[in-house]
Amino acid sequence: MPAHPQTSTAAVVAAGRRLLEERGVDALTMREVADAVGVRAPSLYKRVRSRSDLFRLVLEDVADELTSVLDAAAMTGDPVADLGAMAAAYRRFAHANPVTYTLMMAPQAIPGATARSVRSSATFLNTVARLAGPMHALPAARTIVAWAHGFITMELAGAFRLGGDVENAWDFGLNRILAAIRRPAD
Amino acid sequence: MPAHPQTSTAAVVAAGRRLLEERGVDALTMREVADAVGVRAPSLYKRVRSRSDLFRLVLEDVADELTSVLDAAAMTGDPVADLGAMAAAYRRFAHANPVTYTLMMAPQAIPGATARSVRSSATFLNTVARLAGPMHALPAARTIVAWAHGFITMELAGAFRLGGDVENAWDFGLNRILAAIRRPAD
DNA sequence: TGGTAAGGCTAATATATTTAGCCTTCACGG
DNA sequence: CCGTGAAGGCTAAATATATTAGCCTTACCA
Repeated sequence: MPAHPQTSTAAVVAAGRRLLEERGVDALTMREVADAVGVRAPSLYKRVRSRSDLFRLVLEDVADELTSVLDAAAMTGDPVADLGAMAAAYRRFAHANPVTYTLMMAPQAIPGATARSVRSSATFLNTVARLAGPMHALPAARTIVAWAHGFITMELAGAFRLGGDVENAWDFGLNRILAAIRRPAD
Repeated sequence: MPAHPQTSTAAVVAAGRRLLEERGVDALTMREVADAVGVRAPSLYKRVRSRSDLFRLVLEDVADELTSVLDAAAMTGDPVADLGAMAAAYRRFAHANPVTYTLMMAPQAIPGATARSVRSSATFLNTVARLAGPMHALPAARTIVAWAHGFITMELAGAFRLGGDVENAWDFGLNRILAAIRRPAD
């Protein structure tokens, strides 16, 4: 009955991403994805090599979107303001995509996707360099990213259980770290 | 033929942990675990409720060990030295158990295991309080843990690809953050 | 108008987890 | 002694999944 396309790789990836985010990693079965795009499971193999390949494509999609979000966040030219905005955008993205964000940053996931979102953000490194000086730009950038990623991961994991104000902890950490990273004398 | 025990829950968990760490998450099958402890797969259900229950038990085991390691690391009484030692011990543990460490900290994993390792470390919070003052102890502790966890995760994920000295970035981050967290006036 | 390739489909294969139900051994009370 | 019951194995079977094989239809194009 079917002639040419009834779906597309992009639709398959989008369905997989939605499924992953809304119903978790175990719900990403070929059967569910196929249902979502309106074909039978074996037909998906005309679009993706395998389930793990679909996984990879979904996470790359997420990484690409994160990169865009970050690149669009630095606007003012003031390094402290811009880094704050990028960190906030980063956190907002993770909150909007908790499952896929976490998976994207996990080791087994994609060799490359983690680095991808960061590496491609030359904007970020430049902004850090303006704050920390070129000598310390790389370790300073690593400090900020590590903190932000760690904070968000723990937050999403529900690891902050001792009460207190999590927003306050975010602001505290961001302010202290940016201050600590500023180059001593200029 | 068999009468009483041929294995034990502890042995099953230990085998699962070894398998997970050495061969990755896909290798943790009931069949492999059963082979490792010398029984057939269905017999494992006399020990654990399900595969995901075994998963949970393995990660709890890892979390408990991490807690012990951290509690043992603070020795000198000087908060900066002690926090540095705890951070180093934390990182060393993660390097020795990369797969299970990462899984333990992942959201879907165990509601509780993430918090567990941190919450049970009252030692850590006390040490931070001595450095940051009681007002800021909680956000300061969250800043340190977030940074350390984020750094280690990215490091294990191979996210630090822009060259540079990763050891140097660790020392840089630790020193700057500890300095930034110290209470302004005392 | 007929060949061809894209893109569906069903059927079959292989591997997982998990449940059902059986069988043997041991400890222990009569 | 012996018989009984529970612990803890086992095999067989049910269910779910990814994946492969091979077929069939449609649209395009020479």
